[in-house]
Amino acid sequence: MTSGTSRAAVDPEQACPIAPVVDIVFSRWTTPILWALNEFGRQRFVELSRRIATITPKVLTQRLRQLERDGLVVRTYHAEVPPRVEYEISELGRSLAPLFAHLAEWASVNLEKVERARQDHDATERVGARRN
Amino acid sequence: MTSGTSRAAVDPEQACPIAPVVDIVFSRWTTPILWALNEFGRQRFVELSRRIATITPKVLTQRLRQLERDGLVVRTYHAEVPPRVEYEISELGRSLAPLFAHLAEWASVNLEKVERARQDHDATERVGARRN
DNA sequence: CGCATTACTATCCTTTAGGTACTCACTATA
DNA sequence: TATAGTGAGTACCTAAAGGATAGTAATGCG
Repeated sequence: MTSGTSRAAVDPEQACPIAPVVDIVFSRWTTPILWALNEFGRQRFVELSRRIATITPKVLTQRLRQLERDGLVVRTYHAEVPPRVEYEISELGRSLAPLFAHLAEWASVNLEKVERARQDHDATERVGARRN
Repeated sequence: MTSGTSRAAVDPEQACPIAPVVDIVFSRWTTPILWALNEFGRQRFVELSRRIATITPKVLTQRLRQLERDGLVVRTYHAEVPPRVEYEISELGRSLAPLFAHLAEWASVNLEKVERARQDHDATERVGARRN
């Protein structure tokens, strides 16, 4: 298994086949955005920002541009005054729904285990310090 | 669907039920680490860092501590000289395997669509600019 | 004695994210 | 005519996270 001195050094993309898709789908703020667009349908910029609430317009713009470029979101601009821009999830974006469901399923089963692990860890930290 | 003037403003955790699990499982470098531990079994710090190659020791330490705290990884310290520390994936960590497989499956089907979307986007960018 | 080994820290620098204010083009209102 | 308001962002600055490089401790080996 461990190959002794031979270093099988590869870049993260090679070392982990899912790394590229993680970059696309799970970079910061993308899941709340995709979720909102999938759940509540086509929405305007302000609607999205109100729904997600803690995202700033700068970052929302950045993420939407990225999602548009990756083909997960479709942006429609209406040249009115004031301007109206609508975002909706694409078919490609919708194809992530089962994956997200799977993730939600894992969370419903295991999230509390993570919580418990954290509490245990923090507790033994306080008591027994870390003897390295 | 859209509820007019009522703003349903909630924090991202509320707006997107999978946000907490994304923070745990898909924060930077965690997937390559978990993948390596799952594929190649118990490993020492240097083995991991050689396998992932582009990660720096500082960040690898940070992420491993986080994964240990979350109960996804188990750390074993042997007080020898030079020291020997081994990391292995926990049962909870292994429970992510089907999810990762699902992600790999999605990637094998859709990753090239994303690539194509990017190329199309960049091409029309160069030509037609963006009429906002 | 000096070098190698391992599992990290320490320090510095760059990139990314977050906060707040402002613009643009026009329309409705005073 | 002057003013305020609107939606979709930008501009600018600070804070946090990530990355690069070097160093540390304890000991065996040549």
